[in-house]
Amino acid sequence: MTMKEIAEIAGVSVATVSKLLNNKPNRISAETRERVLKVVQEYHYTPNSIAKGLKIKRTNTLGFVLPDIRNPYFSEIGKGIQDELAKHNYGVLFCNTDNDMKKEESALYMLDTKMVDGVIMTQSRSAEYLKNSNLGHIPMVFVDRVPSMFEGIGTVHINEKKEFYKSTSYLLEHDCKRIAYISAKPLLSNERLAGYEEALAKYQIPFDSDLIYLGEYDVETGNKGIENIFSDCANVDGVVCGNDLIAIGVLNWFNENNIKVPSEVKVIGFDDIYISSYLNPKLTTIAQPAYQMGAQAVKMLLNHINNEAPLEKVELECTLVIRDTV
Amino acid sequence: MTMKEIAEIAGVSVATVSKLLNNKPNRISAETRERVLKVVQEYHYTPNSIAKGLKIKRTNTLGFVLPDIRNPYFSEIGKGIQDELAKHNYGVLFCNTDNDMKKEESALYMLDTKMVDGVIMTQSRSAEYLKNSNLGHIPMVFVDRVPSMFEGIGTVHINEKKEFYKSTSYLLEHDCKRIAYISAKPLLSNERLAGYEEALAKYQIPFDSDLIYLGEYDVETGNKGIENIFSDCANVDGVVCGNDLIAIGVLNWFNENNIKVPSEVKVIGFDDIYISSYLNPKLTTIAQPAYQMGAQAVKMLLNHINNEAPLEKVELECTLVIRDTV
DNA sequence: GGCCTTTGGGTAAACGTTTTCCCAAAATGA
DNA sequence: TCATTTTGGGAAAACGTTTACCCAAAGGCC
Repeated sequence: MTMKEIAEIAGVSVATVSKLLNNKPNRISAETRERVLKVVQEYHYTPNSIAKGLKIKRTNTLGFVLPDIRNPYFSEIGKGIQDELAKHNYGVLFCNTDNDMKKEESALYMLDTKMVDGVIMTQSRSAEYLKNSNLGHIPMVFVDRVPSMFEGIGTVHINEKKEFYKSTSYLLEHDCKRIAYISAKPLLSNERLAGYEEALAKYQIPFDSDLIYLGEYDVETGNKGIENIFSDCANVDGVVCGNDLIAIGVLNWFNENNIKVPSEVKVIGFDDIYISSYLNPKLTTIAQPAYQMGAQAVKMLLNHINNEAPLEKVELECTLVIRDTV
Repeated sequence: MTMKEIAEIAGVSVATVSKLLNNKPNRISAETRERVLKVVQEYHYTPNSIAKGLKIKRTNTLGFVLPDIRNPYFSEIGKGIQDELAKHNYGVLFCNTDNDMKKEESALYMLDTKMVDGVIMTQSRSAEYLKNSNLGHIPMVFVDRVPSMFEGIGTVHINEKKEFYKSTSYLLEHDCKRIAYISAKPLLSNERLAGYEEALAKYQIPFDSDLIYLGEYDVETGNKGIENIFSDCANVDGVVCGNDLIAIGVLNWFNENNIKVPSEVKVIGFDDIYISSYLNPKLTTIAQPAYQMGAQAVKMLLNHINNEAPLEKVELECTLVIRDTV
């Protein structure tokens, strides 16, 4: 069923149908309106938004580029995006990159060909590509990681340095003296590590590179990291983790090695993913407002698309969630 | 940059460019080919697949309708879908329904307007809508839940009855006599519960409805369910959970109430989500091949779209993962 | 009655592709 | 040399919308 057919059946022109369905400022008599609407209903007419998109150059679709949807942090962001988008009749194309630059580039290319109205990016590795290919015309907001090198993009982020200062300090306040730091290798500058260092400095504890392990943001990194660190020096009494997944790995290793948390060693995570409150022991962590970050990114993008509002840079606050690991 | 502009710059017709870029069986001289390709590269031409889609009636996009992306089981399926799709240059629109029929219907409507080439559905509540609105033309495969009432759709599913027979039997083999069953209210017939009952019958253990709790597929249900059951009868020595999330809730409640797993009571989950192997104690469960289910659904859909292969119904096998809760 | 305004629509050109024909020139064959 | 085939490529319609104009009829006003 096309609009043309509907028009013929209702005995009007396609222009009339189009204007009616999009309620454009146009005068249409009550009878005509009803007649057309009845035909639309009866034949289950579904507008073709591909054709529409071609004409109006808007697809009502956004792209979401992320490393891996299985990471609870990103699915939380994704849920925020979708819920917000559903309110506005928008769709969203998910693109997993597995932190692979090539995949990220082809995702971006695909989104471009599909004429999305905007894209939400996390953890970009393709700064070069973004600059060279002329993707500049498509509105972007970065959530989570903020590439400083771009102008004209929006960002929704947290103050990583501040938050890790917070998490490290919390351990320090609870009498930890030798605090390990296990996280992922940074893409850009290591703000997180800087926060850790700053907290240490404040308590006049010397920085010790033996206490640092950098891998990925996953459970395995936690497992391997803590094993690594303990094999060198066993007197660790606190662990700052780059995210909750890492913390889970750490907790797991402690459990298998009969090291008691929090009595012998304290652990703090980051993100506060869903599962963290159900672990045993329950994970103390810094809650990142992932859901809101997703929703916020959408709001900014839509506001920019519809009202030409400039894309801002917004910083969100995290909160300490006190549970049982410190 | 449009194809027309490229054609003009290269001094050929759009037809030539189109045929070249889609490498259609058409004779193009080496010189022309190179000349056009150079222009394409130089100007970073990106084909507009919206326009293409309008013309060829294919969008290279699939829809994925699911309850909630934050459920690890569904993100696992989603990852399988995406990885498989990425190989074929397809995109996928994610639609969360929150198990709400209205949301599901509007998701389906949106996918229809967006002219997706097919959709992958989980847990449909809108059988009526599917029948009435003329969505019949769009290829569908259901994964996870199989609505028996439809013809002409594909399915990728497991044998729920068999698998729950398996999980219950495993508890029975480990000397459990009073086994609770905590799961979600079924949309269709309760195959899972039937498997549980059958296993009980085989061991000549009477079915006791006090041992059954039906809620949602989430942690809270596990928590509340086991509390509920224990308030009535405390002599439960095994728990069959409808999924791992529920099992996590159960484990959590046992932990808070100082009931030892597996010595006092044994617990078995279902799904084998990522986190299950990192719990404390590690969860014994039945692993559902979620990733493959997603990938398989894509393969079927694509094979149907490209080669007109009929949509089949495939049943996948689950495997028991023995860990520490029984 | 003549003129102007409103009302209720219609025409047709775009949007950026694909694809069915079509055709000129060159090559081939006899 | 002439007819036929091959080679390389172009014209234009179509896909299903939107929208800038256009216009006839009816009503209002004097």
